[in-house]
Amino acid sequence: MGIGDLTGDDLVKVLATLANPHRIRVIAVLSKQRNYVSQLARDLGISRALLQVHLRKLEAVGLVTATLELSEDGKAMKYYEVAPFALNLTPEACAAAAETLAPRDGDAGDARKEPRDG
Amino acid sequence: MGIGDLTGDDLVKVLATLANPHRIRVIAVLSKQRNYVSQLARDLGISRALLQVHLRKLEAVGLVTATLELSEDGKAMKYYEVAPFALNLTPEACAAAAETLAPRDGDAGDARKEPRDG
DNA sequence: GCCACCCGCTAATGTTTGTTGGCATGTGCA
DNA sequence: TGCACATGCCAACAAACATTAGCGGGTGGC
Repeated sequence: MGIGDLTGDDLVKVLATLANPHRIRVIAVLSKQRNYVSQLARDLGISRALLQVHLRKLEAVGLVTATLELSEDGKAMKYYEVAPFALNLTPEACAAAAETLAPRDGDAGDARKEPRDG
Repeated sequence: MGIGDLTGDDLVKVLATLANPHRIRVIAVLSKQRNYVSQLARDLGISRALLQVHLRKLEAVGLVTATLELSEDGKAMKYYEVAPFALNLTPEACAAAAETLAPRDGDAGDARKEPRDG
């Protein structure tokens, strides 16, 4: 996944998702070794409920992928792994992303009469 | 500014700051032309109060810089411009950043006894 | 004096996010 | 049957964020 593949709004979502210490740690751990939820929670020292929330957000923006597998003893294990991504974040990339941002609510798309401040 | 120059916590702050449509637009506009607050607010079609909040956050993490200048007719103008930055965001970069993240509150730094869930 | 332009601040709002605790499901094994 | 392990979901709270409205200050020019 490159930065050019994303719309401005998608980029904002991805950045918001990465802007969290827990989720950075999840990416860090998973980038070395795929893992399943409960084990990952133990490794990170956080509760499963909390981890699941973060994993769901990471998955929602495509930064990780999930695979449901059955272990040898028949237990259902949900394995996560990182999706390869490389976002080269520069001012120019932001300018390009801004082009594909959804217009603000109430934006008429015409710059002639801007709202007055004060 | 490269991604290696930042601690994990700083990176999180930078990402959180970029994860906003208004601030992406500010970066986009400023990357083409430095500008002062009131004019920038008109260009973007948002209120000055709102813009100032976002500019302050961008400045706080070093993505933009401010310069106070006097116009020809003696008015104080606060000009902003983007700081050059290039953050190459990859799983490996996240792994490196995670190493320099501040430990969670209550983390004893010992993995022997993890909190039990459920 | 009054108006237009520039700058800043704060209090109050509504919305989103992070986190916890509890409960329900399923498996295999002693 | 009861335990340990795996999964999921939901209600509730606190904290952080985005936004508005209104106040203050300054300059120069008619």
